[in-house]
Amino acid sequence: MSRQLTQRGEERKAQLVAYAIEAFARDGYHSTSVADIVDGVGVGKGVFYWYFSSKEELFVEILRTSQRDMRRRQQREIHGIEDPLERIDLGIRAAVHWLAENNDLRRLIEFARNEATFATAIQKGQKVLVEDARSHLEEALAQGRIPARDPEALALAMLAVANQLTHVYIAERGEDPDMVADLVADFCRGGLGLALDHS
Amino acid sequence: MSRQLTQRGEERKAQLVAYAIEAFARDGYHSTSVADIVDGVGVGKGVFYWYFSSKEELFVEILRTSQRDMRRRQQREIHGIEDPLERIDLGIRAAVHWLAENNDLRRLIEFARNEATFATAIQKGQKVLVEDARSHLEEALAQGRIPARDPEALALAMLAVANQLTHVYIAERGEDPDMVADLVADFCRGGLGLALDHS
DNA sequence: AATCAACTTGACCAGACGGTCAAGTTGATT
DNA sequence: AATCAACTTGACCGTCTGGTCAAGTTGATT
Repeated sequence: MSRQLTQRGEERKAQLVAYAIEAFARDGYHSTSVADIVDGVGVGKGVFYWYFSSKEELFVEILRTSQRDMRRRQQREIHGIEDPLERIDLGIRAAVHWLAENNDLRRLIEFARNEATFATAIQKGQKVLVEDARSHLEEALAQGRIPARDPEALALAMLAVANQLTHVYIAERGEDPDMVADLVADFCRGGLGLALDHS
Repeated sequence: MSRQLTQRGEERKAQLVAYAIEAFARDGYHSTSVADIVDGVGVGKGVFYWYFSSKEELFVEILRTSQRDMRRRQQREIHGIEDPLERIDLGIRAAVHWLAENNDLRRLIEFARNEATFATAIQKGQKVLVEDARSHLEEALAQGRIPARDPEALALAMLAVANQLTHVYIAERGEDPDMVADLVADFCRGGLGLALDHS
């Protein structure tokens, strides 16, 4: 879309995005109509199409900014850390915490992964995360600290564990994010071929 | 639904299910209308509602039989194996192979996981798989062969790795299922706290 | 006060959807 | 040949959908 927005416009748009995220996560993308969204915000239907050219475009925008936000958090947490394995550990924890704090967005990303229309948008964002992890893994590999195995596969596996355990333990059961981060980090350390830390 | 079906009826129903699986996996559940399904099979719309009371019911039936089928395969593969860790290893491999051979069903299960309407049906089936894995893990734990950690979390993590790597490596890239099974089994063995087998 | 881009309204549209049903066909059983 | 449950047809229905648009409002700028 891309329009020249006043402050009022920016606020309205943010309002629509916020309500849409909530509704999509609660009722699902398909079950949430544009009418639902504008009714929820309390505006006319035309407002929606002033800010977005379609329901699909809105959703893609939500996905893009979400993935960007998660990566930003990960980068912030590992900034300045020398040890590649520590970067991975902190990256995993950052991911779990972001997923825990943004459960709505986690659901939307998970949904989008399995929808042909949005799969490519998701893959683009995921590729970035996997590349990040891959570079740390390769550094650790070069240092001879983990056994040689396809770094991409390892990165994907770690992402999957983080997603799944966050889903079940935090979203479904409301467990403590720190405890889940430990769980995920533990499993992944082992999966990478490192001895378990029993300290 | 549950009707008294003749052989002709059973065949027609199987025809509808087969086409629906294909269409759901290709175009998505929401984008596939009942009209699409009956057109694809080449019958009138009433036929669909003779065999199923709704589109939703058909989908749930597909999910149930899929999950049952996957478990059956797993049980068959590990039947008679004494060593709990070997049962886990073989169970992982059976899962990967089943997912690889039933890519359409893998997509549908993955989709259903994130849809409120079908999440409970999925959880019921997943619970069974997790219980199976949990019992093997507890046996290994009692034998002191793996470090003590929540067996359920371990089971969930293994399932997630199997799903994710199968998705990326087999469904997206067409890699060899045996190679992927190795990848998954390796990562999981490490995740369980076992040393890597470098033989 | 005039102007104009930004913003808002809500009736309206064409098409698709899940589901119904009265009517007709098939084929095994008696 | 008569019967009847199993099966099939496709027109039809009410509802909802994403999206349009002519008309009107707001508020900063000149």
